[in-house]
Amino acid sequence: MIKLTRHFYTRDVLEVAPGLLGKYLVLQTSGACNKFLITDVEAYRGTDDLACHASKGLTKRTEPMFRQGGILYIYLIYGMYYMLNIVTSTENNPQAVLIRGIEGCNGPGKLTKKLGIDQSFNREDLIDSNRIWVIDTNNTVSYKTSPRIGVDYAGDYWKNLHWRFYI
DNA sequence: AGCAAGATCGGT
DNA sequence: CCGATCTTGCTG
Repeated sequence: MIKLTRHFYTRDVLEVAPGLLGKYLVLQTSGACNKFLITDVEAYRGTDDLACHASKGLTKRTEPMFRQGGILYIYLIYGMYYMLNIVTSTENNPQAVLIRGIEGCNGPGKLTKKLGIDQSFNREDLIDSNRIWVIDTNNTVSYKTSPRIGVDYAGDYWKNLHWRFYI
């Protein structure tokens, strides 16, 4: 099983997000190497998407999303939970995939706690990193879609798009 | 400098 | 449904 390359991530988030389903997130921590099947993701796409943090423009927080795909965008929400996002597309085209679930663990806040992912992972490059990356599989998965979770504030149009993809 | 809200979660 | 908990971004 091969580590995903830059090309995988520099595509549009609506291709990358469902493409991550069935692949393995790999964590190398203190001697142990663990892999987790990705089962639930959401797409956040560009400055027009009112649910996407990039709709606020380029800020200190959202800056990682404006970079080339393949790096992580981590932020703290509700003062308690780190959210794990994978940046996609090309520079100055802010998009990201929120990892909502892995096999045996539902919820973006719960999974970062379980995996020990904190702010130090912000901007980590999945191609270069020696502690986190994603590997391809031969899995052919069928998936469902739904509106994104927790974005009612984004207005009727953006909150109702089926940009959540899950197994 | 102050404030309201948030890509959540677990307990009533 | 509600509180925990604190950073962010907007307003003044």
